[in-house]
Amino acid sequence: MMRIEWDGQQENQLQNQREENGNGVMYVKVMTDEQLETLRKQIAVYASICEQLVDMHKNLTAHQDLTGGRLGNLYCDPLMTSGGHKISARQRWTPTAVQLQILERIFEEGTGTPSKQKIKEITTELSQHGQISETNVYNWFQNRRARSKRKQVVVAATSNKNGAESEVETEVESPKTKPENLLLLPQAQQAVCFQNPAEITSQLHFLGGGYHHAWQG
Amino acid sequence: MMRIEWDGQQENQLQNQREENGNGVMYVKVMTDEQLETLRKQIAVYASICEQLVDMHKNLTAHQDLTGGRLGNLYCDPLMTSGGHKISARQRWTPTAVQLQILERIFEEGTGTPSKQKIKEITTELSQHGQISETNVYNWFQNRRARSKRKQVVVAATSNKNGAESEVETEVESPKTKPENLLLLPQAQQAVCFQNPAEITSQLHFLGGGYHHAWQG
DNA sequence: TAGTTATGAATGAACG
DNA sequence: CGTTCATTCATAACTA
Repeated sequence: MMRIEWDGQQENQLQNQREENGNGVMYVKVMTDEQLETLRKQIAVYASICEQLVDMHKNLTAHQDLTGGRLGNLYCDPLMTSGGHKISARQRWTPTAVQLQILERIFEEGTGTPSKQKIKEITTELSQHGQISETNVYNWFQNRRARSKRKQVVVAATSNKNGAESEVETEVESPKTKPENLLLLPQAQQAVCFQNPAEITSQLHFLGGGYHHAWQG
Repeated sequence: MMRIEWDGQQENQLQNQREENGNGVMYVKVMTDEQLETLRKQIAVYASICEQLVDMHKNLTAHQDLTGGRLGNLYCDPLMTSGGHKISARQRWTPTAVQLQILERIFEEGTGTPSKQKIKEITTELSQHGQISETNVYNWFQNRRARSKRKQVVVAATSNKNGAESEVETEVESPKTKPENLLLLPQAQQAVCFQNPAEITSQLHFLGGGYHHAWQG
């Protein structure tokens, strides 16, 4: 097993907390916001460095390249400021059944894109049924509209589908591209020993998976 | 100093601790020693990768080839398939980390909308780091400005009820954070306090993401 | 518990 | 410029 030794004592900085989980007792570490913040910064720095290096590397080594090398759009963590606490524990909003129902209803009324004011109202109403923000509402409508439209296209395109599926989602109206995510690798969360750019790229993908921009709170 | 060795691979799954707070559910993360260890490994891997990249870079710094090997984003010429069938492989530009950094830096200097001339210069500079066009630069600034104009924060529960509150993302921004001097990173051995709440969990390919909402209320 | 699908969110580009 | 669209990424939810 890989093992790491640190000469630091962060270990001691973490609080041990006793937890009962039904199956017994277990001790877990709880971190302070400050600690979390530090960690995040550290990681962000590493990620950036890696990205830069890879980039540099790519520029140096010619480019017989990977047309689809999606490598990432990595972005430094914004390092949220303020000592306050913010440990958000939310990954992403998930509408409750009620909220969804309401949203769908509104959507069907076809009033197009809700105005800002409208969104505010909707948000207010939905907040009665669970956590939600205006942004969530906005995004929801954006996605709903976009996907509803796309669906039609797909339906139209899927008139003949038989033996060959490599043809499935061809043009129709969007001469668009065939996904060429050649490098869409499975997260490579393991060894780190590569000999060539390609491998690094892969690793980096895992490293810099996120690209959340952010600056602005 | 930090030392790394390994022979296996990790897996990190933090325990989700579900908490109901009236308005919804929230997941809180707590860590076990094992998980902590995993995190350390992750970071160690990061460090290791950086080292390797640096080495590699040293070995390649021989021939500067700045042809901008940014691949995936450039418009692949419409390729002609066997039958003369044209498949446009258009793909939108995706700034590389380096480009982003530069752009952000310039943006921060607050010189407002770059003049045409300025854009040309920027484009030239950025082209050293990958495929890019003046239009890309222009759009980027347009979007950046528009989106930063946000003010968000209003969020959800306008009048939340019952003790449960909207956990907004209030964070405000700091006009200038983010490690830019990326190349002088803190040493890997420097203590790092672990873990970010939930985000990192999922992003464990991390880059701890800060959240960001582009939409302005 | 791994693979798939549905969908929230991020963002380059385009529109009026 | 402010908004909106289109596309893609990441992940919650689902399924085998």
